[in-house]
Amino acid sequence: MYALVDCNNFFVSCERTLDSTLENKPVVVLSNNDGCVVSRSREAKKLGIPMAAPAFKYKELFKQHDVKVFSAKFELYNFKSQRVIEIATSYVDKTDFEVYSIDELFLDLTSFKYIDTHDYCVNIKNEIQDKENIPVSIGVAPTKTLCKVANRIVKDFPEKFNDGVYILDTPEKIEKALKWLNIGDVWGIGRRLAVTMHDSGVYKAWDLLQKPEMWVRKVMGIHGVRMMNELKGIRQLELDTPSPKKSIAVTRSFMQMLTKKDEVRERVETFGMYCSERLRKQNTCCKMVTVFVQTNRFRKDLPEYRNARTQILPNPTNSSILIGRVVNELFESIFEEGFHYKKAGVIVNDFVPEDQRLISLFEEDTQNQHLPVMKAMDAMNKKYGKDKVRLGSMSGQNTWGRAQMSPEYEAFLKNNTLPEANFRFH
DNA sequence: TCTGGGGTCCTAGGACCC
DNA sequence: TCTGGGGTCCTAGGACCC
Repeated sequence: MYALVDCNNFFVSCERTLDSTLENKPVVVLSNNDGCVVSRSREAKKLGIPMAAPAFKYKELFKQHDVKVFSAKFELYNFKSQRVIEIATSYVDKTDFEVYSIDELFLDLTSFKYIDTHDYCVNIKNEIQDKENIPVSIGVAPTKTLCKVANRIVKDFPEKFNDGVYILDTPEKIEKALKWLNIGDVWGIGRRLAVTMHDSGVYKAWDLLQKPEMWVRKVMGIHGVRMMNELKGIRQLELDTPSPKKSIAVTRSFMQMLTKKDEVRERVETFGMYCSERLRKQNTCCKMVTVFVQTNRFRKDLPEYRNARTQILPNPTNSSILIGRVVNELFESIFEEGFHYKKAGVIVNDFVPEDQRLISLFEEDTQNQHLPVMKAMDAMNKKYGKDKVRLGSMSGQNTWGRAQMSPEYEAFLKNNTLPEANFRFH
């Protein structure tokens, strides 16, 4: 059996650990720029605030019902997430788990044949509650997809399963659950597929199992067949061991729309720098860089424009300078004057480990010259705080010799304590 | 005025190979 | 008249997840 440990409205629960007066009150947490609602307490859900609701549309409702509204604090959520993971994983052998997202993890209970699964899970839940003050729900079932169903049942019937644990194991229980669960709430069925399902008379998870496998294969691809089996209790999805990322994206909406080219450029260059930092953190280089820009798609009164372009690099790199240069070229090729830009981003992918780079015979490769100074920058930012040391705007000339550093960094250079860095910036 | 930010996987189709 | 068959790799786009 697998167990899915899922934190209840996680971001809100994290806020409540800081301020206990928020208990039993409607609370929501907003996304970046306070754009939309990304976490809602049970009380807030009851008021009819949907997931991903744009905050501005609900301002009145918030005021009317005295909803406590918070901007996201991701450092806090990541910290609490680690603590919850540590506790939950201490209950299984060292690799018998999968951290699925910031607020959920699967545990493999297969090796515990002689314990009472229910009591064991209640202990997990209680320890997380007592030590971290984070409420969790635990769904237990033979497959990951059914764990999701079991978890859903705990959350939807809190009075019935007030110890926070539900075990979905017998065929009878499974049949009953699947006849209750709407098809759109099955793990792997999104908005699009839900519509297709309804059009074909599939309303409950159970209805899907009555369809011929060929039909499911055609409509949903290989996913669908796996899903059918998983719902029947036949295991198709194993627990994934953590693997290095395959792509890194830094994208943001802007608080205000930007029209000046240099303002948008400054944003995408910064995004490129963050991508580079994250590449270096996992000791990989990327072979592809994508830049995109877009206007506000909700503003029908303004002309719409969106564009993206990808560059394959001659040599893999994670240097902020080299990536910045490519970002700048791509940006130049897609930016159009006369639009109100709302969002932009940089995506890097196609990674190779830092020490296994294959170098083009024909292109100059300066990655290794950049690396020490980049690592030094990272070390300083870790010590003194995010963005204390950064590249100045590369201003289209992209000669890194002219890169400017922050005043803090220049002061630091004067003290002459930068290890391994033999570069001069001025 | 104000509408998130990450990720993954699969498929279809084209180019190319023998 | 008849015009192969089986691969791989790459990319764009679409679906999903939290």
